[in-house]
Amino acid sequence: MASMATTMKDVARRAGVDVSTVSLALNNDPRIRQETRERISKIAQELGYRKNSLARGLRSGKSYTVGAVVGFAAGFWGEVLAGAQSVFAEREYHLLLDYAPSDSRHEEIQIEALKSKRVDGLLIAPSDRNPEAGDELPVAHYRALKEEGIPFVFMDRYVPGLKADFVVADNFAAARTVTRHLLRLGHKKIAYLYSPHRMNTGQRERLDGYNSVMRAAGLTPLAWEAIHSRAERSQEGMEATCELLADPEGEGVTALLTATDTMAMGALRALYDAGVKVPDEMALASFGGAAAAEYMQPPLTTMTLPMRAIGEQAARLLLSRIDGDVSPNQNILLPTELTIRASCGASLRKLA
Amino acid sequence: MASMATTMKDVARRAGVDVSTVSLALNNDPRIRQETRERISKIAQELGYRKNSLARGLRSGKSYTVGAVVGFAAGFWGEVLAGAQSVFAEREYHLLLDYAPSDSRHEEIQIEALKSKRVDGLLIAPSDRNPEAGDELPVAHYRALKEEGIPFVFMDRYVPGLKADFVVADNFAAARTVTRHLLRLGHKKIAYLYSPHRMNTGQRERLDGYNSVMRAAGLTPLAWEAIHSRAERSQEGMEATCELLADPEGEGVTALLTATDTMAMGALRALYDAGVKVPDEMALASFGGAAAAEYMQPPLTTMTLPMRAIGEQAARLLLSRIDGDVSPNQNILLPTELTIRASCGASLRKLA
DNA sequence: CTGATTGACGTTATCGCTAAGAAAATGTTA
DNA sequence: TAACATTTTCTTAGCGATAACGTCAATCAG
Repeated sequence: MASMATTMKDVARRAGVDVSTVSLALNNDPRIRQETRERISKIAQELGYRKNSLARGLRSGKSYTVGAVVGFAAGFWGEVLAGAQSVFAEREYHLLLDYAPSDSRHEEIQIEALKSKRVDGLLIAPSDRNPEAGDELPVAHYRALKEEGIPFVFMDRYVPGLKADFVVADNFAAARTVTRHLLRLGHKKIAYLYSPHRMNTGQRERLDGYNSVMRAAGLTPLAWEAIHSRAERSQEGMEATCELLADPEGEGVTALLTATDTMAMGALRALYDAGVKVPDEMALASFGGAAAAEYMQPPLTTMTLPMRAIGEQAARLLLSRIDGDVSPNQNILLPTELTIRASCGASLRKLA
Repeated sequence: MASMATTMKDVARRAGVDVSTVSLALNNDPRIRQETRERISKIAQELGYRKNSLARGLRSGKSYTVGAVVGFAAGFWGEVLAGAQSVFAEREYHLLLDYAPSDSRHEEIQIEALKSKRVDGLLIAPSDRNPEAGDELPVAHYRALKEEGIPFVFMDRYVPGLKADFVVADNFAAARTVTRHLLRLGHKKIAYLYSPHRMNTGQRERLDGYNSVMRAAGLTPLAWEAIHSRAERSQEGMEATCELLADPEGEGVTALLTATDTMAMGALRALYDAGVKVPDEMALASFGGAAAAEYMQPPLTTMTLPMRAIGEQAARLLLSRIDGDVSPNQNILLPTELTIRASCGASLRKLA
């Protein structure tokens, strides 16, 4: 039988003090004498007292709960959330999870629901923007959050034109690094594979980084679009690669840089099926951090994204905002790391 | 400026009625006249009223929140949680996320914290048991949950000897299916690769299924243990495969079945490095559903686990318990699917 | 025309906890 | 020891919502 949970009242009665005393004692308020505090804690423990976060939240205006609105990609967001969760756990904060499909309408609904749950803050991965579908970025409702005084931090991407905190990987630098790496290996004709739908700031900056390095090197960028918007990323990568190989524009390409490592997996399959040897005839590199990338054949060179760190830092930043930090917006760019594996091979000289 | 959020009081004042009337109206109580209800709803909307779940929860004893305690493996649990979340979203329930490292002590702490948040129920992936570390299954605190009347549903695995709801893949049948598949292809010496530490009921049943089919076929099972307990699963799979290849016991093995697809990825790498051709010289199969498995070279044959369905069903079952369903415990076994890919190859006849 | 019934809201009393200020209890100083 | 300063605990008031009951007009039976 579900016997009523013990409350402060029970503890107070048993200890012969008032509930407010119990409250103060259990919250380690210095006004309560050490001795009393210990006695009360002991009794609370004996009775199996557990604080009621709902009541506490109602009274104090804090729920010790933070909403997270992220996309579906299980692996990536799983890591990010694990990072965030580890930080929140230390402070007895909890994550209220919401997976949002990549459209802003849904995102708005989720955020509304989370507000209703009175979250103290939000971690948000702003939805991808699909220009074809006329997706507008829902800047308005982020502004509403600000007005309501609910702090939020963007993760992995941000919203252009909106002053807000965000923690992202330095995608621009990452793209430059990996592109330069390919150049250094002797590649001249490097194609960049990406999805024009579901673009976000991260994707945008990778593309920009690639373009900038290519142009600086006096080379023509070849940004190749995967246009099968309904497919999975790996599927897209595969199809786009097939098309690139069949297209005259693809002639002479010796290196393929893909927007994500899932795309790279698809590309790898397409190359294999087409009999193109990786890395000898085609180098392959990407962005990501999926564990599986290491076990591909050949293992994939990637710009490893600091997934856990994104979650951790975003959580820390959000906590500081919740604690009342009103310093200017922080835009944190986390460094990425070039993880060189066999898919890029060695220098191209032997091919020359 | 964070203007105080509007409450029922505000709506009531504006509508010229009492707050309780607003409450009833907004909860669609038949006692309120249609006309009044509509007027109130309209005003609530205008004022941007949003119910305070904390207050509602405190008063009504329900938080419309469910705790989820799962392991770290981002991909698998990400899918499961996405499934659960999609079901909960329909009912305005939210998931309070807790990642628990695989030991029961932590799990207990997490559950305590979630109880404090007054979750209406729990989805739990009971921690793996590590016999070496003397891990006891924390049956006691599951019993405590029962006594406190907090419904919970196990996902993906269960706790032997504890009467409770659970939703798992039919691992025994899965193992039998894939083992039979290998036998049908002509393999006689099939090794099963698994981690003896972090065993759980799912792992146990896969092993049992494999053993049973082998014995029924008059063959000797070869269960090969990956003993590097600190490593990642893929790493383990790689090392264990190396050891198997080097060991006299491994002589003549033509098929390798691994406990998870991440292990299979490691195994594949080990086989490649050893110059063993997959599937021609060694067939490879596993359990899982990682998207990457399809993009391995060769693509991996797996028993695909119904990850999303596990989450969905568990969520539905939990909701029915929360709604007061007291029917006997449900132990749901979800079917798995044999996904045949190239890593198993065709019949072995050509090798004979 | 009176008393009973009903519909449609209003009153009241919490839910469990915490923030302030009041009140004891204790200690300190002249 | 009176008078004041300090600790330590208690009293009082809600936070925003809901459940159980109360009220009051309007309707209805007889």
